[in-house]
Amino acid sequence: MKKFLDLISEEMQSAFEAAGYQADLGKVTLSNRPDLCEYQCNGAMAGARQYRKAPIMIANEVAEKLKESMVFSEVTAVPPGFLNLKVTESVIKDYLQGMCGAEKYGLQMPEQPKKIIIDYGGPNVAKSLHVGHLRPAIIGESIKRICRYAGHEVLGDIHMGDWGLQMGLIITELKKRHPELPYFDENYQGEYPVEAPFTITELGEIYPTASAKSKEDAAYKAEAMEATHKLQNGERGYRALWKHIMNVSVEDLKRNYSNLEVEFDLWKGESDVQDLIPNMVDKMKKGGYAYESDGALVVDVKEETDTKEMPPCIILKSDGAALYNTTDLATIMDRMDKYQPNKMIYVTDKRQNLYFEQIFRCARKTGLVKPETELLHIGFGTMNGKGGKPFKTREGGVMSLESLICEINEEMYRKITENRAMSEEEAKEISGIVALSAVKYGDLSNQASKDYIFDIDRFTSFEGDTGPYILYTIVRIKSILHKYFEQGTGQKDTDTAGCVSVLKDDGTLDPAALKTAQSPSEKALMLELTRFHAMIESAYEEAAPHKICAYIYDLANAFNHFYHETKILTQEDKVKQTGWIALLMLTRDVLVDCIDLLGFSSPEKM
RNA sequence: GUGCGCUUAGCUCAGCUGGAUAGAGCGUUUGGCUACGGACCAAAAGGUCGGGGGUUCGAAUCCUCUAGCGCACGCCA
Repeated sequence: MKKFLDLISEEMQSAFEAAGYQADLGKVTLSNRPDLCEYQCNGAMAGARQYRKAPIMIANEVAEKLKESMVFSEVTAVPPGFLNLKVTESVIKDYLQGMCGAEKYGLQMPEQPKKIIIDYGGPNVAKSLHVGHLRPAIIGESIKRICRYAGHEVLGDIHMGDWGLQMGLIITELKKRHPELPYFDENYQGEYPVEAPFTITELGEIYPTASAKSKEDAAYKAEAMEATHKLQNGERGYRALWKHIMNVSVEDLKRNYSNLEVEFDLWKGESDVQDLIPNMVDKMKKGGYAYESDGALVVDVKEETDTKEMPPCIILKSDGAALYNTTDLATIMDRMDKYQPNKMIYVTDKRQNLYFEQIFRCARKTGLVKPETELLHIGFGTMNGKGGKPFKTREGGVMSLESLICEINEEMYRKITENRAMSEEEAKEISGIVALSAVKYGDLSNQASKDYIFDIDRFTSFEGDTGPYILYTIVRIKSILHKYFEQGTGQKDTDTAGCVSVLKDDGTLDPAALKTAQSPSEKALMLELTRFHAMIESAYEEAAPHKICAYIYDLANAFNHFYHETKILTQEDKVKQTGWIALLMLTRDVLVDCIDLLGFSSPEKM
């Protein structure tokens, strides 16, 4: 389906043309004076200079051409040259009926779907997740879902840090504690145990311990580096231990991310591309891109148009070792080879902006990607505590993700049990769902690139622009619909107007049930619904989940306003009633789809 | 030093890519519960959009200068 604004713009454009003006002046936009009109067109003012005419004269001429319009019920030219517009109820009704009957409400699918890989998450294996992992997970997941909804083929890659010094540290610490294990016996020839010699809880403790020791004890650190080196060179026992660490850790990561309703299609890590590095480096050298500078191997990524300093991209450190750059470039190469994506999106802290610019330039210059392959870095801002300082525990340490989520769940549990009596089990389940909406909506309703203040009290509030408020609205609609269908009014029921069932025989919403708006608040709700397509398109193009938040907040408000003045279940005119029920169903479905794009869901009651 | 970003109501944030009287939420003040879920709704007060200059019929939005804050700038990720 065409976007609603495009549809009504066409009517306006042909009026401009009919009046003897350039058609493209007839662009219609949402009104910024809702007290005066629903939509407006400013084309008369834009064209005034070109046609050497007073804007108001042009506006009057165009308005004259729209007198008989089936689209606009009101067209008034207002000085200095605004065209104030109202659309007819029937145009809205027809449009919504079209939405009801179509997949994704008739959202236009791309002619050539893109293959997109989104790299987000980026946890380090064997370190527990902390609050810093929250934003990439939430934002990345939402962008992934938006891209997919917009009709593209999307793969989310967690891209774990699983090959660095932390592995050597863990192995070293493990060796100190259990030197008797076969992994440390160089002469051991047999099979290694299937069972890991540690649990996730132990692993969670081993890393911080080892990390602390290495900072104080140079010999310990040297040992860890040595272990890292041995692991990377393929020492058999260390590789076996590494696999244990990976298995235990990945299982834990999956559990944690799944609690956040975050799912990855690819569980790739740095280790997956290590074997590709020598070849890649070789090609960069042979291609004349990489050269030695201060002992390190670098690729220049300066461009003539640069107004800033652009340091070269380091490929190998002066000791010959690979670093994050190397792995990231090898990953790009690997992805091109295995998946041929049209686009790669990285969701990381915005402070890495320069870094990614170097990587992208390097990948282009050395031909790792095609000229038309899009590489995009979406940098997000810092999540701060209430005072505007980085988010910390009361003691000033880094807060684990689990304890943060736990805290919010408890707060939500308290609120929910306060308001409604239900079983403990049910209350726990519901508070989990609502708490997630609070956290995600709280994050996503801000522009990703900006720092924001994480305020538990505000986010978990049921009032105002919050996740729980959106869920409350959805649950309220569900409740009314539930009652309606339970009463049996939803079954085939006829009056003088004929068949007025809301549902078709297959149980889906019958678009014909929707009627023209009877009141301003009903029309306002319907107009909100027509905005859906343009909103999704812009959320996709700008990778901007906050636009979805803003939209559903408006939509929820429009619904609550309508709800407040309309008695639905007691309405005796069945044609009216089924029309409203259909409108409620459409509103509910749109809201539910939208919160799914944000990465959370709604309960049946709360 | 170079570059990037931010600055909008007491607080937290929008602002549809240049339009009319700059919008929400929280907080404050006021009104509405025999309730299709009041966890809501309605209304009021609150702003020289950091500051100056410019472009334009028209600027929070574009250009320029400037202040304050934050961030990044070769072997960390």
